Amino acid sequence: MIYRLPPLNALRVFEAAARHLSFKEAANELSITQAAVSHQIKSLEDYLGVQLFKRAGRGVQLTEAARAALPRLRDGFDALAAAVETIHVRADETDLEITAPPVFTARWLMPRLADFSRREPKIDVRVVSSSKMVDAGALDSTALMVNHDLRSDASGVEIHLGAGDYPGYRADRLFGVATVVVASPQLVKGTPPLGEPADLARHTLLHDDAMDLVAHGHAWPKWLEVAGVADKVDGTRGPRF
DNA sequence: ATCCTCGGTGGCCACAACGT
DNA sequence: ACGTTGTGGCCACCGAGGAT
Repeated sequence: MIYRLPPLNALRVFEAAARHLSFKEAANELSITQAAVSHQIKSLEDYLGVQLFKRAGRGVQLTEAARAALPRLRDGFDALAAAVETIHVRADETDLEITAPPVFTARWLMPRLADFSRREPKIDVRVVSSSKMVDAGALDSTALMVNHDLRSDASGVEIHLGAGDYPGYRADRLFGVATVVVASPQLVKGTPPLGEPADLARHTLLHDDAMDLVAHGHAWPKWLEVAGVADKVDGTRGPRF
């Protein structure tokens, strides 16, 4: 939309002069000279082709045209002021950057973001996918942990696979992770069928570093211990990823 | 009636921003 | 570099109103 408007400064001067009913007072308010006010009003009247003030001796009076236009002009300036204030507030708003593993982002975070944005519309959320892991210090639980970086000015939350305390961070447990064995012995030609947990002794064990971290160390030995075959199967052998 | 003060007007100029 | 345009200051002037 194209707005056909006179110079906004002339409108601003007109509003001040109309409010004070004095060019001099308007000039004082706007920190310009009275002559400048007179020029602005004159240029506005020339632009509009309408007289805005009745010059009657000392002082000025609004014409009917000016009196009719003034309320809507003030509404317009109020709207402009509100819009500028909105820009300032918007600039002061805090962005929130969430760093999280891709799987966590897709399955847990994204379904909840829409609701969060509805409740906190002023917070601009940015999601950064990251697969980096956090080395656990004192491991005390199997969990996904939220780390609030308390050591920087960044408004950010990092979500990592990990457990325990991290110096300089605050960590909150979101939920635990269940470890499930996935085996496909038929894919390896010549290997016997997999029937009992102890049969894993004749198969290659694949290690996922992420799962090992979640499991407080190596996931396979823990699973084999729960299955009661830790003494029959070496859970540390096999390639790592 | 005269003088003074106040406030608006108009001409002129300087300056900055912008387009050519 | 030059011209145009917008903005605003300076200054002289004018008219109205109040004081004497």
